[in-house]
Amino acid sequence: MATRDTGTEQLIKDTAKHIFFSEGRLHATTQDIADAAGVNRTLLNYYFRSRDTLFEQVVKEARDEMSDIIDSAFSAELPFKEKLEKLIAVFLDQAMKFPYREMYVVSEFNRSEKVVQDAKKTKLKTFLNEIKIEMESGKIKKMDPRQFCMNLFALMAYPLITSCLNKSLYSINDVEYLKLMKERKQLIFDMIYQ
Amino acid sequence: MATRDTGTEQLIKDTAKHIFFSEGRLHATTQDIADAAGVNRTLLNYYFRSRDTLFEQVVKEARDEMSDIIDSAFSAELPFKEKLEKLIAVFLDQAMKFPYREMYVVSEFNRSEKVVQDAKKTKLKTFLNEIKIEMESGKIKKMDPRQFCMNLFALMAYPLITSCLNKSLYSINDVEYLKLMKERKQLIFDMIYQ
DNA sequence: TTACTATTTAACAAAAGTGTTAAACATAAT
DNA sequence: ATTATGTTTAACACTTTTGTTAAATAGTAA
Repeated sequence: MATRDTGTEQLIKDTAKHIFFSEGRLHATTQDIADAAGVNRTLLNYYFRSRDTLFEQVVKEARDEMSDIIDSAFSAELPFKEKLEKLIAVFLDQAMKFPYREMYVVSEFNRSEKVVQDAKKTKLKTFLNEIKIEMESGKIKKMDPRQFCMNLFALMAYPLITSCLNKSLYSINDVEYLKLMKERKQLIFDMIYQ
Repeated sequence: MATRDTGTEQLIKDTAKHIFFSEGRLHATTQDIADAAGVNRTLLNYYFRSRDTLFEQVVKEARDEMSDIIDSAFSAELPFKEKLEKLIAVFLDQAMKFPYREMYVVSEFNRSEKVVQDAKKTKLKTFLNEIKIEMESGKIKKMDPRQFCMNLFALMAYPLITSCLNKSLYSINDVEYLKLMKERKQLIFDMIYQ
């Protein structure tokens, strides 16, 4: 049977993503999502059969989106320095849009005993090798390349995960916080690359 | 009425903390906690009246414990360098024990619109000032002291939050990961202090 | 117009989790 | 030995959330 695409299925997913990944409301119910999308709750079951299915789809897509971003930066045909700058810029832009997305993916990863695909690992290894080379040429402080990678992602992701707390701690508003986060693109690069 | 202390109330709290903060099982039910503690579920209601009460107590204690650790490092009568080393050592030790605790506190902070006490803010400001002085004396790369602080906590907390993912990504076991985390004490210090 | 698809409504069933109660049992303190 | 407290058991009520169904309505395409 031919199905008309009214975009509602996508709307539901996008709304769920927004609630989960932008607002960080991890415990939102199907009713919450339906309300936010402006549709009837029954429609969620109509399109996704169950909450779990919707949830899985959304998390899988989130994981893929993040994966794509990182992979495309990892595999870019660029000198290491530019590659690094690109990665930071793209990752931070995404993380500003969906500050809780990574946390979500990570916590789902914990629950489900998922394994990272070999293809990803290979790409990561290539990146780790490039880091090693850069270290040998003195462009990066010498250390375990894995530590370098952890540092990089820590510096990028953490301040966005904790944005709410930080805003309160430093008594700053959204606009100012956004400014701080934008400044971090250069700052992170300067911290890890000489 | 005189009450005998059998330690069971504490056992329940400790078990809850372990499940939440060490295992990262954010959605554990009262039954899960009772089972893990080896007691009857009814006892949770007996001691804490409701799940929420238990939950609040545990999160409040977690927040206080973290607060104490950070405050005691912030307020230590030590030169800045040693203060920093102490903070890193103590924070990482704690974070290794309870890798998800901070995440929990942060996500509860998001939900509850909690405000940071002024006393905390004052201590933080003092620390930020010390950072500024250290920057002026050239011991720390010049930047917004708040950025420095965010960097510091990012480098400390993030790799533990993502330990499960990292272990899979880098194909390493618990022992090796622990070794990496211990190495980070020196590594973080070296990254942010010259 | 007809037919088909999308969406809503309402009502209900089923499941999961939580809170309560009363009775029984265990055990340490007096 | 008695008493008070800690703990278990079982049963049940309540709430929240989810999943299902059938019928009604709206809208679009043929």
